[in-house]
Amino acid sequence: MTTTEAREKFKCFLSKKGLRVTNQRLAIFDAAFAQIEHFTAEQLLVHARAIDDSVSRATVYRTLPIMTESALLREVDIGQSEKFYVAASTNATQVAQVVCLDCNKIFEISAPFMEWYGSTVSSKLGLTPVSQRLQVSAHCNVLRQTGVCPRKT
Amino acid sequence: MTTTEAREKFKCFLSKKGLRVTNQRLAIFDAAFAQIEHFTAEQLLVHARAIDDSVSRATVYRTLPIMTESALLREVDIGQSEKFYVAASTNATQVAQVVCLDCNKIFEISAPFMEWYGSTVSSKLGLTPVSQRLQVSAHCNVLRQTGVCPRKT
DNA sequence: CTGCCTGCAAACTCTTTGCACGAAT
DNA sequence: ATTCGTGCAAAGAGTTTGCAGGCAG
Repeated sequence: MTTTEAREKFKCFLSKKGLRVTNQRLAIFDAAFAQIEHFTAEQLLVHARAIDDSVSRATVYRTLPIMTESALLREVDIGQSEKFYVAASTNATQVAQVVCLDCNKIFEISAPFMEWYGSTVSSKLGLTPVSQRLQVSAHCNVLRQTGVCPRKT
Repeated sequence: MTTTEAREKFKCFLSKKGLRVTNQRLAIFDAAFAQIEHFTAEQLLVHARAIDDSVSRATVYRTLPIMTESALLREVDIGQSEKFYVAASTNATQVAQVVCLDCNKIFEISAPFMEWYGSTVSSKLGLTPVSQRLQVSAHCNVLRQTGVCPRKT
């Protein structure tokens, strides 16, 4: 799915839900889909304001759940204080995260077996799985050996 | 490991680290190990105060990392606002959590393959895994069919 | 026009911290 | 006698919400 297609899908989603297509919501969408990496609400606010400086923090926080619900964004919680988000256009739904504790980068890796695991384990408990998440926290080998992280921005 | 053994281990850990064995820390330990299920800092405070009413919230928050570091407690972050903790006496280290979205109960299940997965995936990225977590969110079948969750406390 | 959306700022939740007193070693 | 530990309350971070005015449909 291209960004343009995603933008249409977003507008469509808003209309169907009886929500209004506002400049602020579109600015937030555009800012989100211009990000290369995972971003926080605060980072999104900065970028959205660069597009439309009337965007407020409150609207960012109010729009993030809408975009998550419409499956255009994925919420990634790595157990830090802040939540992260990514545009869902590029990745599959069944992904695991590898978080580098040195450079704080989040790598995403397809993990199709996760779904199988979720169903297997849940059914034993009489539950129906809704979502899975698998996260690995790790240290950077290169940093340990050379003192410099090659991925550090 | 029995609770009594764990208590000794805790005292021992404190001494070795040059930390003091105080009544408050012991009360917090006892409260933690009296819990059947996962608990929050706030719940622990209530129970610890029942043992020693001089225990303060601050001390609970200061003691939890110590108990986690000493491997007597495991921290379980299920992406909600509060963190949960469990006495580590009964479970293995490689566990996955299944969280019921209806009754909010946390089930823990041994998942030995997680470690293998972590190393495999990390080494491809030039990283050394530190920890893994696998979580499944699920809905209760019985609740959906009968309207009542059999596990609801 | 109607009512959802918005920005602002205050409120909220969970957790951390500075300080002076108190207790463990 | 020293220090470290403590309770208290305030601060802090991230997020949510009440309100009065604004703009989409």
